[in-house]
Amino acid sequence: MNKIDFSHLNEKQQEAIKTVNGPVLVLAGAGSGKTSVITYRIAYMIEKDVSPKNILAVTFTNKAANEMKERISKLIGSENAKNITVCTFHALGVRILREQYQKAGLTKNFTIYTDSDLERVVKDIFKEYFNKEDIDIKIRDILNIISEAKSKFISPKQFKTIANSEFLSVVSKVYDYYDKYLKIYSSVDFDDLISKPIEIFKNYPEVLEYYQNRFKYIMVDEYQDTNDSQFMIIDMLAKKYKNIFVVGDDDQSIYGFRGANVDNILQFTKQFAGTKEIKLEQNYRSTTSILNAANGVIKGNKNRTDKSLWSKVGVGEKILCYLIDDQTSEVEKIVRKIKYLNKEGCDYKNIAIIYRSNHQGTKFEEAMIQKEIPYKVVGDTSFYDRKEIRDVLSYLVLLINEKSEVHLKRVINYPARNIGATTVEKLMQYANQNNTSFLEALKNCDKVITTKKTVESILSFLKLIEKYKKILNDFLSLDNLNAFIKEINIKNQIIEENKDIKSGEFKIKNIDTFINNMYRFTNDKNMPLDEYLLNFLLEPDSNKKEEKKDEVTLLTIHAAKGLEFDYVFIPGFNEGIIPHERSIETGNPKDIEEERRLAYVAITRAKKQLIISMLRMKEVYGKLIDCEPSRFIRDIPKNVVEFIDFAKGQSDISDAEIEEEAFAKLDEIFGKF
DNA sequence: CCTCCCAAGGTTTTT
DNA sequence: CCTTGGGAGG
Repeated sequence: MNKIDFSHLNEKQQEAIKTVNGPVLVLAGAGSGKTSVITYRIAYMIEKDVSPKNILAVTFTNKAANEMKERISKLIGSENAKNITVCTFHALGVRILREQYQKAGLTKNFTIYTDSDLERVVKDIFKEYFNKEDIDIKIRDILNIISEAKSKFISPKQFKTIANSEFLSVVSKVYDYYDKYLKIYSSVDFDDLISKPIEIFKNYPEVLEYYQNRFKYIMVDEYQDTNDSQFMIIDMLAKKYKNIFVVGDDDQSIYGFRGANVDNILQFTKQFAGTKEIKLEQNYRSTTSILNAANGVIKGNKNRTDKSLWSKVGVGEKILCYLIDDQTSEVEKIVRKIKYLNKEGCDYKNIAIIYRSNHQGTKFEEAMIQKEIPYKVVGDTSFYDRKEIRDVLSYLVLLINEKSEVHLKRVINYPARNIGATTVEKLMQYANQNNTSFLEALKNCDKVITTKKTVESILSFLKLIEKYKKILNDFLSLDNLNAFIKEINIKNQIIEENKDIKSGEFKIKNIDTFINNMYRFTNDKNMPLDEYLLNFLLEPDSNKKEEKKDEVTLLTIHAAKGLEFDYVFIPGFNEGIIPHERSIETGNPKDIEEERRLAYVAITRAKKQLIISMLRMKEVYGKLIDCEPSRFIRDIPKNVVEFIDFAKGQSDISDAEIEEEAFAKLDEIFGKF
């Protein structure tokens, strides 16, 4: 391996890279080159003879993990790189549980339940144990509370003692059933992926020590977004050698809704004695105009450590701010600008549209297809949320973990095979009375079900699963997969359902795409079915091919964190969108602070130019309603912005006269600006 | 047990 | 707007 050249990095960065032992906290502002610091630090450690196997680098998103792996490979070669553990917290949890499943009371083939699965579970619990009309409660709220409790290590038992309202005592009961439910079916939720390993570490010190010795050098990216249990697992692992290196920026903490605790980064020096603290304040990414806008916005937050980002990149272009009538017009203007930028020599891959919520993306997607602009949507799982995909997926999960009740129930009578709701109800009762699983009840169905035909249907269903369980675990070939799809008869069912041929064909095509992607993915990595499914449930996006194409990127602010683009569009910069309606509603200033950080993250993604657009009307459930510009626009210094008024529908870009009008209009809206 | 039809409710953000 | 789920009829 060639000696690594660090000379292009600044003094602070080099200091961070070369401090290999002991706790290190790097407070890294947006665009200050923190990813470079992490990757170069790993290269440096390897140069200093640290074994790649002893390095663990934890990131927040799979995209970040993959990108980091790639950058490390480039630096030190793939041979060394492949022995380094670079993954998300959840993927780390899966890895540990795959190795230690018995100690967590799981079977080897445990299943991860995703959100929609868990909603189903809670719905079922309600049906089973509560009177429907009893309480008007949103399933989502319950799941959020349970998840919060889990991330704080509150067991169902403990929860019961602190449940001090009628609502919470209902939640407490649900939590109790929920917990038992997942256990019986050898399933885990996302929180379990962190908390179960912690439990194992607590109960089996020798296991903890094994992992401590394995991961002697730990690095955590985006540390400001860790929650309590994530802190705990890192803390345990780092206890022995104390080689813990964390990087983060409190201004970019945007996962509060998921229990992220900014104190983890703010208190790091106190939690780890002798911490070396390094601040990176030079920004290498954005123009001064963009930085001024970002600084202006983030200054509105009271609760933050004071930082001053600076850059040598130059003043650059002014920020464009479009005033636009509605979303249809917004999409049109932005797409037009993108075409223009491309004509002027900007590659599509250097352009991104970054929005607050996923649904904002769909309109852009349609326009991109229509105008034939290549694009990709990051983190959009809607394909995998499609019914036909989830159905096929359920069948596949059953081949691994046939106990998994949600999946079993989902497909036991789809396509219809004479096992209706009443039958399922009876079997459930049997399972409950005998304190056994739904699967066991199915096996013993002749004890409960009197209709001979139904019993036969159930038994032949079980046989089908058993048959392909053998075949596909044994040899995961495309032919075998297709044979399975054929035998479950799902395609014919879809054709039946969709007599208007078009959408039926579309659904069948989706299934084929899914199966083909899956086959290619497993085949490429030589991956067995069970591993693939865990992977998939953790990261549906990995199923897509990750090709570097010249495409415009569409993504949410959350997904955009850590990324950068020459030209960034932020559509819908309005009250109710960002800050989001839900965050305004609560009346909690903390929620607005998080929205402000989101705006900050979005703005700081831009390198050369930022284009913000504000709507006068937005669409809600198909209806147009008035909407105001985001409060955050006031905090962007006026001298770095050029307003362009499209609100009359006729105007064109960069017309001084219209710009004047735009200012006038904004004055009107804000009173004084 | 299956199927069709209408009403209601739903949108943050992610692993 | 569009998906889901409950209820009635076959």
